[in-house]
Amino acid sequence: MANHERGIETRNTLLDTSLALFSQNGYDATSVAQICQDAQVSKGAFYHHFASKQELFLALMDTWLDSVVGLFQTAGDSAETIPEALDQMAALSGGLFDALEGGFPILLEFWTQASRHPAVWEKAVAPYQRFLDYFAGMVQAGIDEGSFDPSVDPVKAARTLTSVAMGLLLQAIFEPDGAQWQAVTRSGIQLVIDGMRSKK
Amino acid sequence: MANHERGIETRNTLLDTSLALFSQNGYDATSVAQICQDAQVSKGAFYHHFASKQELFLALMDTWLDSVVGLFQTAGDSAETIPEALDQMAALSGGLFDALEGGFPILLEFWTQASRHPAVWEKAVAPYQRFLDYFAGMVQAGIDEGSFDPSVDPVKAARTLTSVAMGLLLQAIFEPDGAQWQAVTRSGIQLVIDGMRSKK
DNA sequence: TTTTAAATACCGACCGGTCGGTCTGTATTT
DNA sequence: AAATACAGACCGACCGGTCGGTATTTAAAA
Repeated sequence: MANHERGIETRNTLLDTSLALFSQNGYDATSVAQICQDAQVSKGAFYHHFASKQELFLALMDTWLDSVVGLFQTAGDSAETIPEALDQMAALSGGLFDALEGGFPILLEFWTQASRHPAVWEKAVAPYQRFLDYFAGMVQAGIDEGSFDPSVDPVKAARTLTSVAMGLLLQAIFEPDGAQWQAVTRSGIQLVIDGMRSKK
Repeated sequence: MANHERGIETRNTLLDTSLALFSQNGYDATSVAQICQDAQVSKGAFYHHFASKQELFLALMDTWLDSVVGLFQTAGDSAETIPEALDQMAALSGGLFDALEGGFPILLEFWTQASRHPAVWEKAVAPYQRFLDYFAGMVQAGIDEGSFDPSVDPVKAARTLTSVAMGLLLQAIFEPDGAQWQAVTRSGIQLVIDGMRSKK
């Protein structure tokens, strides 16, 4: 195997291992030594690939956010109306619970780190803002097509939509087996959709 | 001043100081030495009042949860219908943003700690479960009084209601000045309420 | 009322251990 | 020979927690 490929593999192993450890124990409680041990990699290798623990975290965030954004990319394509498209996305967002099995608590870690470290924060705002804008656009489109009531504020509605998703995510982290999260998510979003429906 | 009172004052100083520090830097990143320094208290005093750093955190959680539950205690009393009562609670929940000024990021800390340490988790489930049950009861009452559609699942709706509140709280921590959180919360809850309304 | 012993509140030097990060070297590839 | 990819001993800073000692209060005994 080429030297270069070997390096990439080591890097990915480090990324995978640290994702698992950060999810389980949190950023601070996870030591670099622990990551190296679990990944069967020396400390020298670690610092060859990442300048610091922080930087590894940032890289982890990058790849994770990309994968989540990618999952949403194709959602709602086949829907004919906006409410239908939103429902499809809710169903998919529920699917996230399965797809990213065990990789969810890391979201909490991203959040806390972002709320405290500007460098992390800046990496997180962009995709978050994109989501918000995207949803606001969908709500506006729903109003335009007559599905939603004109009195609905698209920006506030977008906040509410993301809140439901995030709030349920949080509850799911807290109580992994507390409910059928996929079904609850879908019905929750449905409730908000119904709340926006045209009151003719 | 009596010795006893002096002790209580020291304890409270420790509690206040650690609340601020945990909120700002997180549990792990806050050292006992730092807490003591900020509180102008010796380490001996610290360990006289608390058996460990963990125990201080638990005590902090106790008082914080009590104060939040207390804030909600009297909400929705003067309302005549369930939707009105819910709206009043939403307005009040929005007021939390002001009332617990700066003391919100600690919620994130409670959440992460709870998701990882059983001792913390158990302290948090009870009030959380109480909230959930309370809301489910309100939704059921709303159905009974004819305000809400019978097809609404009270338990799922309660999850959704709390999700909106929690999700917006999370967003508010992330972007303190990102929106008029009180207004957004109220309109968000209103959207869900409208979604539950009787479809006669 | 005075004496005194126990209890409470506090002090801060100190301890074993862990942490993130460095540095010197070696093996392999280019 | 230069660059890449690793190996792991090592370092100083710092961490949570301990411990022997002191000052003040309290309450019972004399």
